[in-house]
Amino acid sequence: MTRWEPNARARLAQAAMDLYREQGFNQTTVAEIAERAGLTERTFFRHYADKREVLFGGADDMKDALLAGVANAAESADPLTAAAAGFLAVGAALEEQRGRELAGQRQRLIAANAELRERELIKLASWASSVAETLHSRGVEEPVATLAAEVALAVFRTSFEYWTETAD
Amino acid sequence: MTRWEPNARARLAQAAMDLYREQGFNQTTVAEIAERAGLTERTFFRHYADKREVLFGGADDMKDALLAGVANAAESADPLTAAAAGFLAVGAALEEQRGRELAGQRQRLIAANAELRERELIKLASWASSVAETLHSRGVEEPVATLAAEVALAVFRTSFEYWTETAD
DNA sequence: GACAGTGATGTCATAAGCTGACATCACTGT
DNA sequence: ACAGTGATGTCAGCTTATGACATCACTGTC
Repeated sequence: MTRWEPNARARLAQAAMDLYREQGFNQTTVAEIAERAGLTERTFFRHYADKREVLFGGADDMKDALLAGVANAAESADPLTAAAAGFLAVGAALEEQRGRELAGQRQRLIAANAELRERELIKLASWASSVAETLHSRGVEEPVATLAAEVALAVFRTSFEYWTETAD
Repeated sequence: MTRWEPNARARLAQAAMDLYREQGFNQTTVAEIAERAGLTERTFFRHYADKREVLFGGADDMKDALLAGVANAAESADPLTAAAAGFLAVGAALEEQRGRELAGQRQRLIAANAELRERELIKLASWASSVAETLHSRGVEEPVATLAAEVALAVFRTSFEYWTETAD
């Protein structure tokens, strides 16, 4: 006998996503999520630093894809093109890992809640800052690196919004 | 006899700012702030929606200055120049209302705390979105309006960072 | 000049997010 | 066998935030 069901973290994420969609983010308590996942509230907080973070668990993978995309851009590419290559890689990873439908659900959840939007923004800001750093290591000087990263992010955001809005 | 000391809101803001600086944001409880201001915890939450908001009370004035700056830019100005005019107005308002020193203290507080940075970002994002809207009403079409607003914001942020870092 | 609002504040109770300390016990390697 | 490890449980507690109701100086009206 195994002492516990496996994949506690994934079960928590699934339960949270379902409940947030069923009742809304604010109306869902961590206790409910834990219960549906067959765990305790305390264990939820061992896997996710807070109630919001459960929706951003995959962000690290995306960041990896993003930076790899920038780093692997043709050496001849200008800064903006290199940054854009990173965000294109994110788009590909998104479509592959989550599918348009799931990404759309998640995005609608975030859009509907101010706290979640805050968290989203800080993740994106950290992306921009990492992209700028990667550009810098490609030889792009400041402030061009930061500006290229921010512009690419702005374009990505606009496109992504369109992409999710037309998902269903 | 007046029943209560006047300027409760300002007293709360002052007490909060002082305590955040003395002990850090996380180490300060709302009860402490209220006590120092000679009020109760409940009253704090009547004036400020949450513990963070007390640091962003003046943001509405800034937003007004920002949008006025965009709206009043020369009619012949291109989108980016108009957006930049808005952020220049913010800079002027900042210097005038708070002074470089106070703005610097506030900014260092925000930089030191993730929750505060989240709140800052969402305020700035709402600025960008309002600037885009104002540009739109000047006849600038999407996605140029949004992009101009985002770029101007990125430049502003970079400059502002430098400005506060050299404040003392 | 009494008197009925009004509005800022106080008081109390409670939900919910989060954290520290310690207990449990299947599993792992020796 | 047996000690150690690590994921989870249990419990106690702090803090943020909100709703419901009470208080009472002030304001205007008759």
